[in-house]
Amino acid sequence: MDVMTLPALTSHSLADQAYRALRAAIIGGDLRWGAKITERGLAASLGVSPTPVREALRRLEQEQLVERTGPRSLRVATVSPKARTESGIIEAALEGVAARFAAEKATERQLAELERLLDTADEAAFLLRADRDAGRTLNPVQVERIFDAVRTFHAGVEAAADNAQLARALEQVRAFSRNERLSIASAQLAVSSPGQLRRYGQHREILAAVRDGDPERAEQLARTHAASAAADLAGWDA
Amino acid sequence: MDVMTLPALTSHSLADQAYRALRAAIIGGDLRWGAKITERGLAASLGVSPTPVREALRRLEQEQLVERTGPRSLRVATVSPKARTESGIIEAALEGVAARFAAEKATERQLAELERLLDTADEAAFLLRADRDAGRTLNPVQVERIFDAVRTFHAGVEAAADNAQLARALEQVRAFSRNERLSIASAQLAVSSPGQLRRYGQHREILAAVRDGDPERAEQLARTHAASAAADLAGWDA
DNA sequence: TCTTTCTATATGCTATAGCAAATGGGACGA
DNA sequence: TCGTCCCATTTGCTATAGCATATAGAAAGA
Repeated sequence: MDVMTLPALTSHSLADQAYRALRAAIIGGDLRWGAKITERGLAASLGVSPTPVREALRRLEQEQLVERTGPRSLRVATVSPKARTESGIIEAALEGVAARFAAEKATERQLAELERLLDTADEAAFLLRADRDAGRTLNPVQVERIFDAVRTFHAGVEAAADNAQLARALEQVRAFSRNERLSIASAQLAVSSPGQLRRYGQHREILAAVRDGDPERAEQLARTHAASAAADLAGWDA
Repeated sequence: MDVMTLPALTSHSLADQAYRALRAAIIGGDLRWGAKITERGLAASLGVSPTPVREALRRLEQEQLVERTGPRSLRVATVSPKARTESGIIEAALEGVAARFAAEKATERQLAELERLLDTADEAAFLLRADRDAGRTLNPVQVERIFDAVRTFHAGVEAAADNAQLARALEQVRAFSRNERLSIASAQLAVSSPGQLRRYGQHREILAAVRDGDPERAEQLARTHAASAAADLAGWDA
């Protein structure tokens, strides 16, 4: 038998589903930081027995998305400013490494895709600037569009780096240092804050370095870029 | 009540014990790569029911120390050369970050401890060199001593960096890219291979940069140092 | 000798029951 | 009003049973 499509090894066990659901709920903000959780309570909410929920909680605990307050009590992890700063440092370093290897290994097709994404983002940014200059409220569709394009750009750089372990490490650290709420807020500010605007422009510079095959410069730019974004985020919750 | 000592929150649940035992067995080589494992089998070996073992296996699976070969079968993860190389890249980058922050934040006491460790290692290295020059077999006690000192040195740099997330990320990636067997072999070669000898000398350079408070240089040296070691390890299993 | 088919067994997954211990609120006392 | 003690309830942890399905080896055929 020849392999035509990947076997889709997605285990659909209840434990897996519970894990994904809880993780998404925590990162997405539906389960707020510090919220008390119980195995039986979550099991009832999800409509399953406590066993698979327990398994999911263990995995989340390993990711530090769930923490213990005592021997018999759990809660959604609270992220201290210090922890957020620490994660930001790591994230920046890893993004730098991703850009470095993207510069070494990116294919022409990948480069074209990255360029297309930035064009899309620029287009949305242009429309948003028009909104702002005319005193209109920002079009949420375009806000979402620019946000998605930028996020996909970063994902594309990681993909071009072709390092599965790196992608995995980045996903871990991101889940911890960021949540969707903050990211969306960040995107909404992207067209107004001068600092954010400058940072937005850096995407083009990173891509240029990647395209030129200049790993040193690509790493330097991407790392500074990510560190700056992380520093801003860190300043938001005093 | 005032806090005198930390409460020692070490949960002694069977699931935790099973996790630690299995993790140590995998990293230490007692459970070899690719070995088939079953919940019931391990449970019998450990003398507990399958439930806590299952929990441990899930956590190990999350760390990629255990992998699935099919919907109903597990084995100790096999580490491909590619994965090892990828992890080595990440490890090097993170060790560089650790050295950078150590250079920024290390206390005098920490610097003295790092120096003491390198003195200890040098002492052992001197004795081993004497063994070699005299044609004697290397004294295993001194081999162990130099190995421990170097390992503790790296741990000390991480501690000086004072970044819990970084330490955690490093532990993850190390468990994946390295095992004790290889490390010990590496230490045994430390006094004979020219490349290893040169690398051994880099510890002093890293410490000097840290002591001088030169983050840029410290990061550069530590990263190169770790990358070189990882590259050697990667070449050992064709 | 190699491939395929089939079936008995083994295995992972889920639910449930029960235990020992922590938790939290209320009663009592200062 | 505040702090301490106490007990009923809750909660995490473990063991066990059973189910559906994957697995591996034997048997049959090429």
